[in-house]
Amino acid sequence: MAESKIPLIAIVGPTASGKTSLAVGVCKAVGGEAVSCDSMQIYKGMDIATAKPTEEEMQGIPHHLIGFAEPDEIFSVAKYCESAKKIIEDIHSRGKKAVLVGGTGLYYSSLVDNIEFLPEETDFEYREQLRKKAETDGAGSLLAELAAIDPEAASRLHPNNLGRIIRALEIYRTTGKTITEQNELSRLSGSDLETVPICLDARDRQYLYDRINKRVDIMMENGLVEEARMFFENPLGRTAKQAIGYKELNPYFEGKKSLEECIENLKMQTRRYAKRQLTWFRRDERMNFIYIDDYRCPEDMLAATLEIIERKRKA
RNA sequence: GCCUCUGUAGCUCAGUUGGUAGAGCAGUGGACUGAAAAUCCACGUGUCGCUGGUUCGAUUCCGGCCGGAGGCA
Repeated sequence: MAESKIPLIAIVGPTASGKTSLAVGVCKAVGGEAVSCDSMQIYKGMDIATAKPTEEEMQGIPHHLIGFAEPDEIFSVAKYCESAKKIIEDIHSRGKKAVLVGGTGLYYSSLVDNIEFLPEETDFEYREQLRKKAETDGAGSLLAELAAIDPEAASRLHPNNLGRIIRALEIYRTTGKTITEQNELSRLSGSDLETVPICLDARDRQYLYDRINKRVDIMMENGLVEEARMFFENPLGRTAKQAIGYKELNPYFEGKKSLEECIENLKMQTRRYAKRQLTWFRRDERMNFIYIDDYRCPEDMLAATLEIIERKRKA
């Protein structure tokens, strides 16, 4: 550690846990700028469903990496890390503090641990080829193929997780390295970020779920159906179409289900997503947790957060 | 009022020719390196409505009661 690292505050956590408002509070307190860590808020026009912060919510704090990509752009972790690093360095060079905020666990971990991605691009043709092979010969044949070149990876992958098996084979094909080798190589150079990671959680899961349900109701009031209809008529790209909030309403537009049923399902899918997010962040032993149902008012929560930041910086 | 059906896991239901029960969904936990708001894995004890009776033994058979749905000269 010859050179001093770039300090980074990270506010992560499940959807609807209050990351945006806490991050704005932190930015104001430390002279910071927000850097989004969200795989869906990057897209233009996908405002309501992704709960992008509004001008009012931002309170004059600059927010980066939001709404810059076209909805048909295929995005990836690698692209995200590249952009985020640049912006964080830029913020630092201007004497401000970068405050990462978002709930996309893979993007967060890859950035913070400085995962190094190879220059090779995705080979969609080869993927398609493998997919067809899986259809005719079964996924087991792909797994067997992988076992021949990388037994370790093959033993870790479940036969049903076709996407991962294909990706492992693709890496070998395009780079000549096995995914196991690449995973090791990607971690060789340490990060030049000094991160204080803070995750929002709720002691009572139902408390979080109630917030999620309410937020979906608010999205409805804000015109979610119109936004979804727009993307139903002008389909999204392969990355953006995965966003929760649009695909759940398609059965309604197709006349197959009532709006009420679709909304119930949307709430459920969002709750499940929140659970998966928590699973991701919980496994990081460096994480500091703030339990949102411990605090009576936002000021107390902000104070507790700043206290953690202060304490970690001294350590 | 009478007749029929019905009451089993949070929900929808199956089942036990009498030996205290199991699916789907929900839920919970987990994995995660170029699609990640994606993808994938694991996990099923509940006074079998209540109460009497028959029985070695009842959620199962019989009676009564309560709740739900439908039907009726």
